[in-house]
Amino acid sequence: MSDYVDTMRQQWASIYPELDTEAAGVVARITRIARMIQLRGDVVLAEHGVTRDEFELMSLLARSAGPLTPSALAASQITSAAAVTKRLKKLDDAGWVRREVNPSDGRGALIHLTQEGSSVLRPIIDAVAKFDSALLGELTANDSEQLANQLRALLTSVEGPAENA
Amino acid sequence: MSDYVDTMRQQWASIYPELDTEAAGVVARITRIARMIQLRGDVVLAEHGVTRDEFELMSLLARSAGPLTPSALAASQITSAAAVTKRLKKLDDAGWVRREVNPSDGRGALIHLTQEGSSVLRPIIDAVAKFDSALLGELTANDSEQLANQLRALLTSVEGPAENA
DNA sequence: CTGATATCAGTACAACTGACATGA
DNA sequence: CTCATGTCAGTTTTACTGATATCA
Repeated sequence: MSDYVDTMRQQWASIYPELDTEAAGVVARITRIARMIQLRGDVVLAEHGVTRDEFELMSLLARSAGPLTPSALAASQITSAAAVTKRLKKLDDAGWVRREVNPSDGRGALIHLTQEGSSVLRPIIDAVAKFDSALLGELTANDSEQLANQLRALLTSVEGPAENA
Repeated sequence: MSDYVDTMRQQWASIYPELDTEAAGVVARITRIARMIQLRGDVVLAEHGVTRDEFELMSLLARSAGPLTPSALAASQITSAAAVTKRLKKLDDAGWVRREVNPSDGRGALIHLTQEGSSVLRPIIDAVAKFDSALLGELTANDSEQLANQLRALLTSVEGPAENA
């Protein structure tokens, strides 16, 4: 059974035999799988009335012990501070998050989920977990664990060990 | 050694113990790795004066035996026909691809790389292959093969076996 | 005629850049 | 004063929607 990337590598091999495509194949699979996950996952999220960015931002707040600064949110989502500001404005208007002034640093803001935001988020988390499980359903538990281990090594190598937040 | 996703799963476990995050962890790693790959890879491509879309479209033409239709390009890139039209216009203006009328179907177009496009592309392919290898450098050859096998299974499950083109 | 192909105009969305106000 | 934080306006980029011309 061959997939899109096997076909790609065979095509390269036939016209450019000296090219090493092993690593490129792994990279291509990861990016292509990510693209499919995104497209399908966005449908699930849209059914619940949120975008992916909103979901991830709210999830981050939900699983954190306390409120987070916009800087922390930006770092975690690997995006700019300005982008976070825009997302926060939308979520604030919806009443799902609130800004507070950081008592220990007047410049800074602290963002926390509201009760309503938490209520909205809860069923979405379950729906996404279900979606993710279904997506990986074909893999056995053992394969899933091996895959997780290898992806952990790769992620650590790509962005370094976790800085908590 | 724990990564971003391990931290995420620990956080979920502490506030929402009944949630199964194994599959979500794999999905999160894939999407996060893909994001990092994209960000870093875009830098490499920008140094060579092309965008990712342009590179992928030209690569697809380069490794195909003959010219391709816009429909085939759209399917391969998992995007709309209109988006392909815009990319083709830009590449055509640059002189890197050309449109021909499909002799066997007057509606259709056939796109092929020009000599210049091929010359521009060649060093970029090598640069990207080098980048990909460096990215996976930490993994041993054996790990890389196992990872490839598991991602193949996952990609096939997510989008089905390869339709050639 | 129906359905598919490719293109284009208009629209909408999302992120970035640079500037700015605030406070450590 | 210098540096960091968060916000905003303006710009740019990108893709989507719907309409259109063409042809199997």
